[in-house]
Amino acid sequence: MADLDTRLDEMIARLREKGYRLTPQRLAVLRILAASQKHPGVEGIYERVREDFPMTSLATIYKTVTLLKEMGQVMELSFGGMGCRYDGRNPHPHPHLICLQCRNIVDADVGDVTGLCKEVSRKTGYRIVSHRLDFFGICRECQEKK
Amino acid sequence: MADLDTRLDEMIARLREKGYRLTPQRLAVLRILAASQKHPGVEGIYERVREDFPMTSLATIYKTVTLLKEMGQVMELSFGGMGCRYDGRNPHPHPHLICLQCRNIVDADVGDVTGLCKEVSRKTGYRIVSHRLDFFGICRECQEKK
DNA sequence: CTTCATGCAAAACATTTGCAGCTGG
DNA sequence: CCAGCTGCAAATGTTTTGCATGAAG
Repeated sequence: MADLDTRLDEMIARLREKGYRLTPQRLAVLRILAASQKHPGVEGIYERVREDFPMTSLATIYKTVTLLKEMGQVMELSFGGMGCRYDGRNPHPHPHLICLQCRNIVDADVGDVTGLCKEVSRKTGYRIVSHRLDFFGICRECQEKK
Repeated sequence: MADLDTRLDEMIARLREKGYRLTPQRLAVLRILAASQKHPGVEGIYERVREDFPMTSLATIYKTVTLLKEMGQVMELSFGGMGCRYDGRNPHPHPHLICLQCRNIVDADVGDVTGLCKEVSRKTGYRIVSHRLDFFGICRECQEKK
């Protein structure tokens, strides 16, 4: 849990640093984003926050997530057809594995792409800021269900 | 132009094969998707189709693009904040370069990722169906403008 | 002729925004 | 206190859908 706490602490520190307030709703969102392996979407965060704070509005979730995104403390993953999903545990580019059946998203620990970034930059003249590498497929559980 | 024509012919053949009709509007959409390097969005396709067929509706563009996507004849690229963009010239996974300033999208010819796919598959047990590799940055022109 | 496709308008979502009142620091 | 947050509701933007009419094969 140390990792998770340091992530949470980091997020809180970054908020404070910029003079943003730490409301109970915000803290609840931070907690979820700092801890969740499941790359939740806004709706998912909303439901979980409402377990503790039933009057929380969806707009607040959006505002908080957007704020964190702009501060570089969460990474947004957008997919056609569904709302965006968020990774607060590791807000830097890294590969993801998406199951097309159960829609779960997990981190994929394969060699990173920084080498490729450099190659692309050199070949094209672009200044590469970020990247995204996602694999789509069927997870083991869903293969067995079939 | 041979390439483009074969892409167009391929798309037409696939439509016919499945018993879909080839209307003027559809043909116009196919032409744009088969030829465009710019990875247009629905709105862009709409505007260009309307130059030739001013009564075409947006719904028709959506329906045609969705149909082609389901047939695997166009690849959809979704990004947070903007509508999806489409690649009809090469509907198979391949890396893209996105300029964060001018929003242009071009193909990036870097070594492909099939090796990584196999590695991921072996390590995780997922059956990998597809993938996505995108680089975000600032293109040469936009760097100079700054 | 017989589907299937089109265009229109309405609906369905996802996300953002304006604003009055509340509250963290 | 009081700037910044919240909740609500309305606005926005995108994509989908239902249905009557029209056209492809």
